[in-house]
Amino acid sequence: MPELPEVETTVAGLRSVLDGAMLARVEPRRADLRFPIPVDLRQRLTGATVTSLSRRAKYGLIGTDRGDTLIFHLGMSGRWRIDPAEIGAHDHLLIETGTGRLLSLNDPRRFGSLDLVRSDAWAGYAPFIRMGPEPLGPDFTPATLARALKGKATSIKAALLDQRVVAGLGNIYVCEALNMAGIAPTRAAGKITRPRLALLVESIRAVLSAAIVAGGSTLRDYARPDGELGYFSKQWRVYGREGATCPCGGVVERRVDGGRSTFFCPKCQK
DNA sequence: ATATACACCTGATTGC
DNA sequence: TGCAATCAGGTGTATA
Repeated sequence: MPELPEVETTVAGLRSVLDGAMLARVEPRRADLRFPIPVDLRQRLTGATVTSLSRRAKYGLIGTDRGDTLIFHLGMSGRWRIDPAEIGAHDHLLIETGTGRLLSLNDPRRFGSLDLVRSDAWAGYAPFIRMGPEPLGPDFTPATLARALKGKATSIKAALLDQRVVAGLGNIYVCEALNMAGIAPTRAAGKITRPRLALLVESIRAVLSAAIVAGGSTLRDYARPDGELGYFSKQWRVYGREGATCPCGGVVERRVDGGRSTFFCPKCQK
């Protein structure tokens, strides 16, 4: 379930095990995920100590005292497992710490990625170069969003999924934020009034923050062998709820564009 | 520049 | 019960 909030809580879970830890064993179990895994990844990380864990958009960053940063993306199905009971076909990277903790990057569909960059140059990592602001950061405001959307004829839903406009939103949270803001997903991105953009900014912040809190409340589950997580799904207003009742009393509809489902309420989203 | 389709993969669910 | 079709949280590339 990896959009921004899931990566955020994943990094928080990793931090509890990895922060300050020495990487005693680093074992890639295949040569590629979506892209090739650096061939020198094992050699560069083994014996290093983790000095930082952070997130940019949907990417997690693990920095070491050797000046390297491991960057991971979870794709559609990726997750980290902590102290798994057994290792299976989809455990693609194993990391054992100096204190005997075991981490596994598990990703059945292999849409995720693993890469290694020099820490002083991580901002130049290709996926980050044209990326928009962090939605929970100070650079995401009605003014900056208005600028990013100016003149865009594309739908607001497509625009918010564009990581160059704002970084870290995916299908779920775009649907949720548009519902919260009362904006129809099909509305032309460049034609939304400033007050409504302000409400959209607040809605995006609110839904992401609530999801992070919900993820955070299950953090102890990271220590569970199976690594299952509950996350935010019980709080969805529209996503995955076709035919159900919107908080406004309307009925949630589903439409498909570009092969992806959009859930919305035609009564309160205009 | 932008819009759409498609590609990459496996697994869970749905429908017959 | 079995099996095929459909769907899933992402994003890079090709094609118009």
